[in-house]
Amino acid sequence: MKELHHFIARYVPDLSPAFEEDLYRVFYTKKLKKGEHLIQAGQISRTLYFVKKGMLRNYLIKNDKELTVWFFFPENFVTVFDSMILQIPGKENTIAMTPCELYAIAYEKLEMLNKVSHEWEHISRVFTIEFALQQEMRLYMFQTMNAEEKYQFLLDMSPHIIENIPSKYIASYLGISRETLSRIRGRIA
Amino acid sequence: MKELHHFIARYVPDLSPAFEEDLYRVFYTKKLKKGEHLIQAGQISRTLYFVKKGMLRNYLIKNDKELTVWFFFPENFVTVFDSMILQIPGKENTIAMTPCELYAIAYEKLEMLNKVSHEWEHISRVFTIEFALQQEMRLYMFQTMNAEEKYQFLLDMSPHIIENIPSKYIASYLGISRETLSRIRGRIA
DNA sequence: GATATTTATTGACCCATATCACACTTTATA
DNA sequence: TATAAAGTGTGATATGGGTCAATAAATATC
Repeated sequence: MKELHHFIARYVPDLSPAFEEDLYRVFYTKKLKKGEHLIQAGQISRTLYFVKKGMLRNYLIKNDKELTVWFFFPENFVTVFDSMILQIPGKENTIAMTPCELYAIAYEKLEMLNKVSHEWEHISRVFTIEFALQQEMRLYMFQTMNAEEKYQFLLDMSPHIIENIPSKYIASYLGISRETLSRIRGRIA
Repeated sequence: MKELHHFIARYVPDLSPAFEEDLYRVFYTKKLKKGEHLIQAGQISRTLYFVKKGMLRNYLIKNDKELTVWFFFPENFVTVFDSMILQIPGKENTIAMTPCELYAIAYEKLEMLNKVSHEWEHISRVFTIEFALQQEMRLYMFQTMNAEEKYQFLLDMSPHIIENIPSKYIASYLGISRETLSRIRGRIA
């Protein structure tokens, strides 16, 4: 779990030894093959994951088409947020785009730790804030930009997505068609 | 501050007497006239507000046009999230659509309370989660729906917006033109 | 390394929604 | 209560980006 510990320490310095012990105790390891689903639409997400190795993708189905909602890389937390928080069936699917190694914690256990430990609750708040900031930025993109601006924005903010992900997924992540993305790329390059 | 106290108690039961005392001590009252700005683009948001009375609107300017980002009603918290959290200049403006009465707390003070009190930190996390859920839902709307579906979604989820807000602001909140909204309304009614 | 499968590119065409223009209606203000 | 200002509705026209179709390129599989 040392990757996870180091990652959290970057956001919250001075982690206590007790926290570190909890971390090693409550997280467990999970592996996925390429193409395997971690979460399916309709299920209730009962687990929070952290990516040690690999790449994953969240998508939902609308009119028989896949719409990509998010990509996950090493050092990202993975979950279907509303499903986990509200314990309701989720609309999103999570699929491994490459072989993956994850750390996992049961949501119930996490909430128990948040209840008894101010330190855990603080850390949970910090990463909820991070999630909210990401959502806000993506929303800003959708509300204010046209196809080309969205692509430029992604290029500026998240070049690792452009470099590592097949363009059909990038297009659906940006809310544009594969063809339009291809034309934009032709125009820009 | 009893409105605020009651509101929080609906999310977090068993608030301590100490919390209630803090609440009365750290929040202060602020009034706004109709049309007055609470926050301007370019400023750093240093305050979190809670609406006791009135209606407000967050908007940003893109190509000389106002894009409405959010509406605030009684019992809503008001801020420009990224600006307050990161203490960076914000892109959004907040304007009073009616005369308003707000409760206010300095962000710095709130963070101090979060640091010393697990109870405050828990409450902060709960409302950060609420914010994130709202952003996620709005993002879902933008990514998956056409103009008419967005209007129906708003009608279902937030009828109070449709009933109380001039339609030009509703249109820009939905990311469609005034004319398109008008035609949708004609079609549906 | 050959062949099948998936993914990306390019052109032609189309449509949902924007824009423009103007009339009408409601709301503010002197 | 008159007059200005702001907001809404409706038709005509324009357009960004979608869809369809065929080809080319890349990747996987045997």
